[in-house]
Amino acid sequence: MRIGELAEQVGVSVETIRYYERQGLLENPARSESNYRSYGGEATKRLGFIRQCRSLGISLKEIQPLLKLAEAPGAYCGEVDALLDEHIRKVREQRRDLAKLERQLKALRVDCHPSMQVRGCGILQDLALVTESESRKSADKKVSIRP
Amino acid sequence: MRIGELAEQVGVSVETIRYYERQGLLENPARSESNYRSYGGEATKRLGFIRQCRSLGISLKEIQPLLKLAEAPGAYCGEVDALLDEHIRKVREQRRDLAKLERQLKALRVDCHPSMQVRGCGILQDLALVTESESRKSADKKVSIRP
DNA sequence: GCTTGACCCTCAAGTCACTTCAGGGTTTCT
DNA sequence: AGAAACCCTGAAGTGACTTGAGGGTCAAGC
Repeated sequence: MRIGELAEQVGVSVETIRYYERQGLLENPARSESNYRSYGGEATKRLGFIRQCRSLGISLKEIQPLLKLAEAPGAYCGEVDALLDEHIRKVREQRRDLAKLERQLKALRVDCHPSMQVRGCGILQDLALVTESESRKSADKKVSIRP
Repeated sequence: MRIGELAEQVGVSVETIRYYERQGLLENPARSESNYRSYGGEATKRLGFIRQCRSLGISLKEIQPLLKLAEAPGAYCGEVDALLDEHIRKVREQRRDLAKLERQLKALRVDCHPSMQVRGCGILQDLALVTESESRKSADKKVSIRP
């Protein structure tokens, strides 16, 4: 199987496969006479595993040891649990943050003045810029300015 | 005000300020004789605005025109609305994705075999690696179990 | 007067997970 | 035989910063 076929099977770009190889997540495959990469069924599984992990938001760095573990059937798999727990914690946190963010954005959204001019735009005011008159009184500290 | 003070006021690193300057989001500040950046109160506001936007997940590229808009009191602010609407849409989508992700991760998490060995680990099996041929072949390999 | 340490400066490179580009060679179809 | 579709390598680009190297400046304390 050549790289393009593998890519299509797993639903990933050719460049991504080569990238994973460079990163040491996929073994260097056999090569054809014309130096084309040549893969067996193993590669599909390994790449599928990686993609599955990535779709769960697991980083490449975290996938590395998972792959090792997955290939050592007698090993202790508590590490997998731990990694997942930590990951679930992170995802939960992200979700909380995003929920808060959505509330903030929605609160902003209703906040535009009917004039539809920046002058009266509550959004921009809430975002805390729009100089009212405070910049006028900017007491001039004399600092020598470089050319 | 020197860069360190500004950084502390706004709660951002000195490097980040210099980065924003390079990106053209902050104007080149005045310089002291010894070439130190010297900021007035304006900078605090502008930087605060940027940080507020960033905390809402708005990209630097999107902040650029917002800043321009915020400084042109007579302009039409419908663009701000549009940007926010689009952003809210994105955030909602991200939240849906993350919720799904959390369900998947939790489903995985309960799935480890009582032996706590990779051999029987449902998680890794669900992640779809552990080839049968491999498992059989290496069934006799004694793999040390982590404490 | 001299050292120490906390600041400040610039420029360059590193991070993550890819993607894109430049400049080729090979295979397959017509 | 020529074109399209595939493959190769190596390098650079993305975003939003962070880190590092290699310096200069300034106030306080000895």
